[in-house]
Amino acid sequence: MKDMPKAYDPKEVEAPLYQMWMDKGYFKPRIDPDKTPFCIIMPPPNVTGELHLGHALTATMEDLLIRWHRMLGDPALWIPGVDHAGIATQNVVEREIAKEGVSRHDLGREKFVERVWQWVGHVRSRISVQHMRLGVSCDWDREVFTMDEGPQLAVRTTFKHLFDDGLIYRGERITNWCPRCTTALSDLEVDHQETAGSLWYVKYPLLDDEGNPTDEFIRVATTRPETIVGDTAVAVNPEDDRWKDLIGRTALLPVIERPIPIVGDEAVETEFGTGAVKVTPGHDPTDFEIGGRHDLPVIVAMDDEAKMNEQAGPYDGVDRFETRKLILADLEKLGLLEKKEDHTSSVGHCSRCDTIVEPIVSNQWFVKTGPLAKPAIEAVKDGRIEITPRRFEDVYMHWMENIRDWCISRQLWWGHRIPVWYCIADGCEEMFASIEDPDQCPNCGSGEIEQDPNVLDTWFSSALWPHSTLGWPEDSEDLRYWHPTSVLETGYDILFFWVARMIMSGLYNTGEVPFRHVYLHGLIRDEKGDKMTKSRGNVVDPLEIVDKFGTDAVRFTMATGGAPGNDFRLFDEKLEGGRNFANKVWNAARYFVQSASEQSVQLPDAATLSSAAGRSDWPLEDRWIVSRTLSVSREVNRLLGDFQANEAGRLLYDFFWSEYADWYVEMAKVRLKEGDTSPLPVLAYTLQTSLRLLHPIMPFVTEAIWQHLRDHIDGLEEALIVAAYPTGDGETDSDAEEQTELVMDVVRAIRNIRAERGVEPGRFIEAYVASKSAGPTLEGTRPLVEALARVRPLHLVPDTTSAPSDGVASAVLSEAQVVIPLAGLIDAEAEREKLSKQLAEDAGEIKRLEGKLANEQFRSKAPAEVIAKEQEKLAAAGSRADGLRARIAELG
RNA sequence: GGGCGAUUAGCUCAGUUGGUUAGAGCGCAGCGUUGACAUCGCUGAGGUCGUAGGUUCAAAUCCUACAUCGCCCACCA
Repeated sequence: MKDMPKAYDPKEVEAPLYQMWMDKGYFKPRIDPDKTPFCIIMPPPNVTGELHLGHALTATMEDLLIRWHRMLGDPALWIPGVDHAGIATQNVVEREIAKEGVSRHDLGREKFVERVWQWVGHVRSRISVQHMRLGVSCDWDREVFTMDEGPQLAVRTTFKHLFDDGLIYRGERITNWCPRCTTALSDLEVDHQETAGSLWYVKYPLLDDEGNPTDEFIRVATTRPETIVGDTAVAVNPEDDRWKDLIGRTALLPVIERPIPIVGDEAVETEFGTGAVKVTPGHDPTDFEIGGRHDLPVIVAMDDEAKMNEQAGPYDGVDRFETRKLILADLEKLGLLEKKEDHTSSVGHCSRCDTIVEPIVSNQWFVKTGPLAKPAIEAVKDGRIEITPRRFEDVYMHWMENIRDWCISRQLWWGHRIPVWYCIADGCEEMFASIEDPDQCPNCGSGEIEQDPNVLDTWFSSALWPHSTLGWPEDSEDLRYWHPTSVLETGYDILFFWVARMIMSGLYNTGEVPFRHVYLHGLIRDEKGDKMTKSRGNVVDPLEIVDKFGTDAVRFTMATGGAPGNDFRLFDEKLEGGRNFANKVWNAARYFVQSASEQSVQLPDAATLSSAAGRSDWPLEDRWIVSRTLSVSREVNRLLGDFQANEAGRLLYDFFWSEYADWYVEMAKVRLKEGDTSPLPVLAYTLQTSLRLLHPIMPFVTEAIWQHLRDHIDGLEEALIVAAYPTGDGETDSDAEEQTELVMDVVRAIRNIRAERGVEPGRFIEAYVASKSAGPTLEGTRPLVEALARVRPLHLVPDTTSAPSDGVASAVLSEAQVVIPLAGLIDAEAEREKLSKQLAEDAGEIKRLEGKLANEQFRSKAPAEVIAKEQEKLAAAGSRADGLRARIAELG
């Protein structure tokens, strides 16, 4: 506790501090009816494996908000959770057992699901450890799994309500089918990829009225000849002069030799292909609709692995792509393949396994989304839910307004089983939904009932997350207090998958919005800007960079890496910046601890601190840093409230490093080196305020320092995690800020001359600083200028007449002039050149400003304060120019 | 086919209600180490804010086109 090592070592402090926070129960909020709760439900990571950087970003942003609110005194609840991730997890476990040479069918449903549960147990603990390493201050006792009893009940209750309300239905519809996962998918689970392919022109012979062959043909164009076997019509646009006379006639399907009608349908584009399209209602969404309009039969010609079935005649049992080759060859032989063109089209791939999706008609369950979408649209429109960045509201609206029914059944084994039972007793065909497992048919009383074998889309349970984690469907105290939750924070890539559906089901189940704010963060990419994916092999384990740079470095980099909602690239150089900052904070604190030595420093009293008048007799630099601390505190709160963590982080970085460490601490040293301990209270004040401000972003280094500081500063709370967050209440002091800026400018000007003239760094030099207006300020800070610029003696004079003019270097500020005798180092010509260059710049500036101020339009239309500002700038530039001219004249 | 985002210093990025001479980190150049920090300090170089118009007293910021890159949505076989 006594010694602070020279370099901040995250490994030393992180684990014990996290343990301490847990042991003290700081992550667990108390319900306080008099306070405004702040609640975030963590997006549950999939139990498919490890966390990735996206999760680290989520954890960082949410923990930042939670810690901020906790310090503000709000009851702050953060519920962690894990998602069973139906299809994804099933795939992962299938791959696992495949290593043992076993398929899920070998095991059977029950055994397989057992294996998945084993996997879940293993992965969950790994995920928790990763989260803890990131410093998340969530309430671990409330961790929820989507397959837990509570969420199970919520799922069944929701299903039952929707079912009874007629908002869930079952039907033979065309859906996206993954032949590898052998399940239906929702539209969102299909990735469309532009793929180069071919467009084949095929001739279908026409039959006459008696059904006899003719020598006429109708020519169709298709990208998928293998589906010819499922054709049940040819469609043409009824306006198309080339073809419209054929409507009502019959064509003969090649190879299969099935007569099919020619129908007229508006959906057919006359521009594309031949203007005639083969209609395959069983294997194409558009064709399914055309089929519906013309009452065409639906032929499904493939099995669930996309091999052709008995409907495909000669191709029975053959894979779909093999069939394509065979059928093309057959058409060629028959002389019916007219030509082939290159054609790129977008081909759907399974988002889980990348297999080409097959549209297939099958019996699936759907949520009727229209009635649910309406209130969800309203909630965003009327501002009950705000989405940040704002542009995503439009994206949300567009999707919602064009929403299509949601296919929720999956032919999987892992997931929430659909709570629907069928009576298989003779003569009874009852189908019913139930929350509890039923033991008999409510219609006929028979015990011969079977549950639907399918499971629900994973996102069905995720959609209930904000209320199901708080106890719904029970009317729990948690639900009443914490719901609606405050912020839903996640990546913009799951706006539709998750956010939109939570809003719909939240409103449906609870009548309330599930959350007030949606904050969507960007995606983390690698150094080249590529998305991190397993197949690219550029995935980074968060623990890897946490081990290398420390959690705070990772969090700082995540929080400040980019603007809200924008993607950003992550690489080591950025993380080094974060690590260096943590080290900087550590060392600045270390300096304070050393300076305070054995004594425990008393912070300035609150009343004095908060009033500028109360501070008026303090040294200028003390007044300055306190004023700056107040404005920075205010600004940080404002930015965090606007979800601009990036700007808040940058502001704190600049404030702490440039203003506190580089300037204030260096100024404080001037007194401290004389044995004057008067800066200690202000050092203590600024340091501990900075730590409070920084804690939500960098919890470990700040808490570690805090625990050291408690021995050196009086009255600090027992732990920073529960200390009060500074809000910047108190008067700032613009006079002190301006005067300090002047002092810093003078110091910089002298340093600049020294560097340019090659004066040895250690050497003290004589300098003249001339100023009428700033005389008293400079007099009051004489020791600072002397020490920081290494000047001795320092002559403070009203004007430069008393300064030497030969062999001097000079700098001209608007309020002061610096003259440094450096005989021997000065080239008069170079000096004149330098000053003239500056004068030219100032002259340009003056000209610009004068023009602007002379402009009648500007004077009449611009706000007074803008005009005043421009006048000030002009005065400053004028004053600089006068000074420069005088200096140049003195050079002779 | 619609929509969105990006385009600012060599690199990575900020710049959120239009108003300083456009900023930071890294990199680069020069100088510097007997106690906070070389994971550092000091000084400096470096940008006509993608292009072309427009609105305005005032544009990196608002509008319109265009270009390049990326993403999302969409049933053109």
